[in-house]
Amino acid sequence: MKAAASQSEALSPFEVEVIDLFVRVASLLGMPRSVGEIYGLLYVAPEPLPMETIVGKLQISLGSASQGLRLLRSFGAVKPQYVAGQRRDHFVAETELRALLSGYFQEQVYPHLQNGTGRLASLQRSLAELPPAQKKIARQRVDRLERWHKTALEMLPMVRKLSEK
Amino acid sequence: MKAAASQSEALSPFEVEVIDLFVRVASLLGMPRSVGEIYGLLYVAPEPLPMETIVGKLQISLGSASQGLRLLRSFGAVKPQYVAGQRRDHFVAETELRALLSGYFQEQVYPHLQNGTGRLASLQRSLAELPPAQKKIARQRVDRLERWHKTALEMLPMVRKLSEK
DNA sequence: CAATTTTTTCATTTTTTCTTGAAATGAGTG
DNA sequence: CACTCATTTCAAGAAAAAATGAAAAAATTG
Repeated sequence: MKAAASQSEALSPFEVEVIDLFVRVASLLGMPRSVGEIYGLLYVAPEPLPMETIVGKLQISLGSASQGLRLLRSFGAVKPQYVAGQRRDHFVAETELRALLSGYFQEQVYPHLQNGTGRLASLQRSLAELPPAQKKIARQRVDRLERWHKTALEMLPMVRKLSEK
Repeated sequence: MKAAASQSEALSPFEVEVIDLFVRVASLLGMPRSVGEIYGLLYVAPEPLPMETIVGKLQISLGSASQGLRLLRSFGAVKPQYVAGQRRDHFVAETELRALLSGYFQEQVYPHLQNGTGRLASLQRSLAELPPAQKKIARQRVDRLERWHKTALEMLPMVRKLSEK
C-alpha cells in the first residue's frame, strides 16, 4: 500500500461503523453509496472538512465528491462553512432531524406530489374518452387516487411536526 | 407485430397512464419497475387477474411476474383471490391506503429500524475503545443517533394513524 | 398417481445507475 | 490580469440491479 499522502489518515473502526450505517440509510432512500459515505464522514467529523479530506479519507473521486456534496446541499443535509484562514470551503453535516426531514421532503418528495397533480388532471381527461361500460369503475379508481394524493399532501406538514420532538 | 395471442388485449391509454404513475411511485420507493407495473395493472383492473394475463398485458416474463407478485404480497399490496371455476390463482390490488402503508412499514421499514438497534449497541462498544481525546465528541454523535432512532420508532405508529383518515 | 398445467427459482443477459478521470470552468491571489 | 489551485461537468468504463428464459418444483385433475 502506497500513496498514504493523499488519504490524510485512515478511518478509525468507529468512523467506519458510522459511515457504514449512513451508507445503508442512503440506499434505503435510493441514494448512491457515495452520498451516504460523505454524509457519514461529515456526521462523525468533529470539525468541518474540505473536499480534499473527504476525497482522501473515503478514497473516492473528486467527481463523486462534488456530485455527492451537491445533492446533500440541495436538501440541506450538508452546509458549506467558512473556516478562517482557509482557502477552500469546508463542509459540515446538518444533524437536526427536523431540518433533515424537512429538506428531504421539500426537495425529494414534494416535487413528485406536485407532479401528481398534473397527472391526475391528465387522468381525468383520459377518463372522459373511455367507453361508457368502463367509465364507472375507472372513475372510482381515479377518485381513490385523488384521495390518496390529498392525504399525502396533508401528511407532509404533519411529518414535519412529528420530528419537532 | 405478431404474437397477439399471448397478450390478451392491448392496454388502453387510460390503463397505460395509471400504470405509468405506479411505475414512478415504485421507483420512488426503490422498487423495480416491474413491481410498479404489476401493481398498477391490478389497481386499474375491474376484476382479479391471473398471472398469465399480467404477463400477457404487460409483456413481462413469467419470472418477473412471479417475483414481483411475491414482493407485493409480502407487504400486502396484492392479495390472491379465489375465483370460482378457475384453476389458477387470481390477484387483486389492496387499495386501502392505511393497509398499504402499514404493510410497507411493517415489512420494508421496520426491519431496518430493528437492525439499527443492533448497530447502535455495536457503536457503543466501539466507542469504548476510542482514545479519550475523541471519546467525548464521538459519544455526542452516538447519542444523537440514538435519539433519531427512538424518534423513528415512535413515528411508525403515528404514521399509521395519519392514514386512518 | 400419472399426466398436465402452473408457479417458482436461479444462472445468465440486459439495462440502469454510479463512479471515475480528464477537460473545462471558475475562484482566489500576488 | 495572469497564474495557480479548486471545483464542476460529462463521456466512458465499472458495478449493481433487474429481467429473462429455461429447468425444477409444486399443484391440480382425470
